[in-house]
Amino acid sequence: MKQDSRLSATLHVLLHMADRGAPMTSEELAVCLGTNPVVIRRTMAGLRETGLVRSEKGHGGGWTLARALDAITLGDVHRALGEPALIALGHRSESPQCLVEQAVNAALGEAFAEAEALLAGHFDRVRLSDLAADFSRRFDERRQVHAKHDKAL
Amino acid sequence: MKQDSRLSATLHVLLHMADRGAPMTSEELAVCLGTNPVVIRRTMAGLRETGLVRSEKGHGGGWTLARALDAITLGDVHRALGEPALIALGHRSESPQCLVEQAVNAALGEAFAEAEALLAGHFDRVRLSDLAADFSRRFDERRQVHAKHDKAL
DNA sequence: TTTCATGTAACTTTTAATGTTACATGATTG
DNA sequence: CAATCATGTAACATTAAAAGTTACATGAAA
Repeated sequence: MKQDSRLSATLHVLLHMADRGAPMTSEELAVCLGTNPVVIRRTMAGLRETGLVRSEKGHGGGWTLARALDAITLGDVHRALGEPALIALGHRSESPQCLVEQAVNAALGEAFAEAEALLAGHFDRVRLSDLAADFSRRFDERRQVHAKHDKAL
Repeated sequence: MKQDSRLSATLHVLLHMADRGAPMTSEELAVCLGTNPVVIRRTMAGLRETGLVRSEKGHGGGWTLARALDAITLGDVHRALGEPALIALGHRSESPQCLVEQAVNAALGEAFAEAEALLAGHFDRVRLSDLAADFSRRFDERRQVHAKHDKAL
């Protein structure tokens, strides 16, 4: 199953934008992700419509966050991406004649809905500011390791 | 995102096999699913190795359940299929250098693991006999509707 | 007016599931 | 034993969605 990494990529990009504080071009963001600028524009287009980011053309232009990090949840981003499916498994047919398949769909559908609700709920509770805080923690941790290393020399 | 319907298809097939009570050929099972016999053989090969089904060649041959319906969970079937991914979303890179991406992976990974555990747990608690019971309920329901209809004529 | 950046259409590539064809192997039946 | 039936499997083709690419239009700033 080919996995959809748009949410992951978008979160990555949004955090870099917040970290920068100034507009970032699609080109710069594409380098962050190791991808193509057009992929960035395509992905960000949905976020702009939802009011999560803004774009500016011309010199000094690029992408900026339209809201504070603590005003954007993972759920907001997921919805802005068009709510791609969370569960990798599916039914063979949505409204089957066969009673056996109906029973299978009912059992699986219930399980899928449960997991999807859990995940969606989690997404709605986590804010980009939470990720940014975790990033800062990792950053400080690395700095301490480096300081220790420098001292040892 | 293209969804994986092998679990759904396999459950469907296993219930039909149980319902029949005699060996069913790949051809017959393929008709149930509206697919190709080779797809059936390919899918069932894994289940045979795990001891969920048996296959017999030649006249009167075909596929049979190797265990009772209440001795097979959805989890057993999922594992026999090679444990395909349950979550449709993924990371861009598994062990990124970038601290931002590490923070993203950590946050998403936790959410994914939670949902996956919930789904896997659900699968381990549901048996094929539960689905068969639901099928029987649907079957009786339909019979009653038909009886009522016949009476009305 | 040149340069930089987004906006977007159209296309190719990639990947995994799914479907198909062809043929070998083994079991049953007459 | 030979014909038939069924699985076993390799080697393809097809499909669908993400991802990547190319080309060019649009608009803003220097």
